[in-house]
Amino acid sequence: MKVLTKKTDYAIRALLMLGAKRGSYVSAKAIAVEQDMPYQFLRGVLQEMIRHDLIVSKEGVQGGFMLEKDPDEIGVKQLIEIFQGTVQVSECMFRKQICTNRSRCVLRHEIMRIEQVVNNEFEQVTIGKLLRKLHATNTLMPALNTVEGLASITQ
Amino acid sequence: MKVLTKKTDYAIRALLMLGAKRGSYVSAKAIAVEQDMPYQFLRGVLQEMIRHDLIVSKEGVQGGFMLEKDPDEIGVKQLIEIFQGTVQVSECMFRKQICTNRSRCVLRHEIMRIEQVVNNEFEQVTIGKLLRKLHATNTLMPALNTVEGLASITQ
DNA sequence: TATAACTGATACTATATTGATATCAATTAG
DNA sequence: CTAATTGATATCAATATAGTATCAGTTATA
Repeated sequence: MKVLTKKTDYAIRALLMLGAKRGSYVSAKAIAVEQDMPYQFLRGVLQEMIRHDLIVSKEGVQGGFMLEKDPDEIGVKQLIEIFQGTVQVSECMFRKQICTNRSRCVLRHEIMRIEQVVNNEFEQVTIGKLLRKLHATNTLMPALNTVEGLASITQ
Repeated sequence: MKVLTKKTDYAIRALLMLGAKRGSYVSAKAIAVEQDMPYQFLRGVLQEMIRHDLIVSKEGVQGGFMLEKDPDEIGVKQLIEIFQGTVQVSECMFRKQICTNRSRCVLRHEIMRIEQVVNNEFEQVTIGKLLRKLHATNTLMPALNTVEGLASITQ
């Protein structure tokens, strides 16, 4: 059971790189090389994040992507929802009669509770938090405030 | 993002049926009809559960499957692991340098924590708990202590 | 003892999801 | 003008999920 797919994985790490370089444009190629991600695949991920207003882009030479949204406002939950769809424990757990009278189902209650817990956990982990954790360990590792240093952690 | 696959879904519901009929053998066909599951597919699920010593079987006429293990000892987590593999947030989050010195990785800590939370939640939901919840609501619904009544809830 | 109701084992197919690649047009700094 | 870039989109490969089919062996029971 894989909770995070490659797309979500790449999205998180790309956002961490953009977060470490806020204010300037970073090209897809730079991210792909640094983080060892497939270039075209990453581009698709970045475009999806643009559509969801997480990042902005600039075309042409010296162009690239930039993080504009507050990193604390970007939760891993949102990224999961964008790239993997809403978290649902089982789409088929409640059927037939059950669906017409949901409040009765004892399974449903238990399942919904877990769904809630999982969602909360992922919501609390934001790009901002991850970035701060990276900075906090700065002294323990060389050059974490550079893109190269960051890559040495997140790769 | 689908947390429970059909196999896990069917396994849970089959176990609930077997739990409601403890002591007697229930055939795959009976379960399949009652719970509206594909017969052969369900049989594969049941055989997998035999291999993991969750249930036992008897061949021939009047044969079928029976729950022998304590329902409280069967957690949804175990079922997920059997049918969907170990819960892992991301198989590719930690690579290259990181893998050689895991204690350094700040992402890893956060990810591991969520993995832990998710696992705990699923571990705490046991077949036994679900069965008791079913019985507790007995008075609210007709014939929940019968296989037919159970089916009206879990279908 | 024949037979129908069963499980054991296994091979196969179909569909969906995930991961990745390729191409071409449009934009832009230098 | 040109090389470096994104926008958009089509295609493909690999894997996972869902479901079907078949045949051999077992057993209650008529």
